[in-house]
Amino acid sequence: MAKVKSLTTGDIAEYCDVNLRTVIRWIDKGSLKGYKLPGRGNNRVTVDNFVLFLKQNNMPVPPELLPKSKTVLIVDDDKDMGNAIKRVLKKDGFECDTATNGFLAGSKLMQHKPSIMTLDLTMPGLNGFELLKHLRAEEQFQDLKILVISALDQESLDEALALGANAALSKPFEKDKLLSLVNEMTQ
Amino acid sequence: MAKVKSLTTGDIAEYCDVNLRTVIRWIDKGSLKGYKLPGRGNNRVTVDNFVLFLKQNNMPVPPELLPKSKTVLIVDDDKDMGNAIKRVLKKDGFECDTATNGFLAGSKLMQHKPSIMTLDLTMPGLNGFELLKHLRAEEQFQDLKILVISALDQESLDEALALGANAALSKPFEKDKLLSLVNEMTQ
DNA sequence: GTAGCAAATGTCACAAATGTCGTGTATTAT
DNA sequence: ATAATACACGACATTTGTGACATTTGCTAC
Repeated sequence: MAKVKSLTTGDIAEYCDVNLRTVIRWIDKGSLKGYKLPGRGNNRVTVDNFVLFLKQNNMPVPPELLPKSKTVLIVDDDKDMGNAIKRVLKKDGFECDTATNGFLAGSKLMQHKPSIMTLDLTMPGLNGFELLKHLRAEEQFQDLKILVISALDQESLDEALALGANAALSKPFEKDKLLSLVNEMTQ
Repeated sequence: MAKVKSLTTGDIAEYCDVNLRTVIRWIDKGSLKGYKLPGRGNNRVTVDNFVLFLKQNNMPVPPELLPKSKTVLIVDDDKDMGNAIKRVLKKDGFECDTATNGFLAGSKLMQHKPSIMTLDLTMPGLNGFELLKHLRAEEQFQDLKILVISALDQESLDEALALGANAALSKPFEKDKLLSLVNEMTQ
């Protein structure tokens, strides 16, 4: 049972501490999106849909269902800067992945589904503010924690925060500050 | 694992997150159409039949199984140009997706796994040559057909071809030429 | 407070579907 | 060739869907 892609009504009943019969009613009514197996119509619900359902109803989400990976995607066109960030985070046990341009950022984000992303606001051909806006508009990235790391002024950092960044750090940064911010995001 | 034409019960069990025994029962009962190998009657199911089965039961279809032969990702920072290409291809029955920057290109490439990509060589912050080199170095993109569409000179187009592009088209292009090149790639 | 009421949820029993296990055999990898 | 893996199948265990009915919950009015 290492990787769980879908849940049965029984699983959900247990997670929600609710009767199995009730889970079936939720699904039938459409408030919880699921699908039926061909046999007798046994229900299955994808983990994603279940988590979505929990959030929509302000119900607690079991931590094991969240992509709890300690993977960080470091987006910075400056390789040295990226490696510096990587070195700090790796020492603290984070799995790190770096992207030096928009294409790599996009593909690695989709492929590895990291839970945290550090983002340089100013990269050639990739406007960090636009990217923030885009990510925050997409359902699938609502849980992605974004730490903006930029040499821009405080005003720009504030704007990034307003656009949905979870935290902002000015360059150059202190290692400890970086670590504490990233660690905060894992919770 | 580049091309999958048929699936075993084990494959399907994994896709559906269901027990292998159950898959065999589905096949025996006829709700999932399959055929048996001569040996001991091991089951095989064509991808088409499996996808059909999934759709009939409103079950999620893994994107990599969808007949993606006619999906095109159009990468061009010029929106008008992208739409022009899209219009031509759509009229010919292609499913089109556009990306105007590197990030979108990367994420859409990973998400939709198109079989064909048109690529503008000169985009701000995204070097088309570098991208070609990168894609051709990755196992998962060996089957991706890449059509370079660029206003650069013939020498540059040749260089792109040398780097792994399947075809190159100079801007401005003739519709018919575009169509014939893309159609060639679907085979 | 509580009485009343409607909606949601829980309980129960049974049949059907799915999961588990072990064994033997084909298929694949070395 | 041989070893390792994947598969089919039977028998049995467990889970699940359903309907009917009981109980709880949330709310309103008194």
